[in-house]
Amino acid sequence: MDKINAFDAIYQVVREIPSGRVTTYGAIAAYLGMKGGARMVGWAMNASHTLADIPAHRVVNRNGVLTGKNFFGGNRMEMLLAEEGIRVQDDQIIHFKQHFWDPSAELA
DNA sequence: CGAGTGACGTGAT
DNA sequence: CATCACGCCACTC
Repeated sequence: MDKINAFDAIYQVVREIPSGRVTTYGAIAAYLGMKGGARMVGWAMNASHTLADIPAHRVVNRNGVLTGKNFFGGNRMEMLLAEEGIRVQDDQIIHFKQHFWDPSAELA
């Protein structure tokens, strides 16, 4: 069926994240209407980890903290962000608000 | 079938 | 302002 599952939507949004920009689980959840299901977004990211072309490293919690960096297999997440010009310190993105990319505002 | 867990978020103390 | 506790949705034991 052509029904777009919430999962596909999540992957779609994550793929649309421009380089040097980051978003939050809650932002994606809210964009999909799952405001209270931020956890599910993270769970979807976990599944995306088995897929390809899913820059989940650009998705962080609302605090700008690399909560799932451990799932990337070490500091790969921090490295990727650094390559995009995003400064990370103590597993936290500096000027996170400045790099924040809101799908509801930019993608919508 | 019921309880517990999880890459989170918001509210209350 | 910082910390604790609860709630959401889906999945696993």
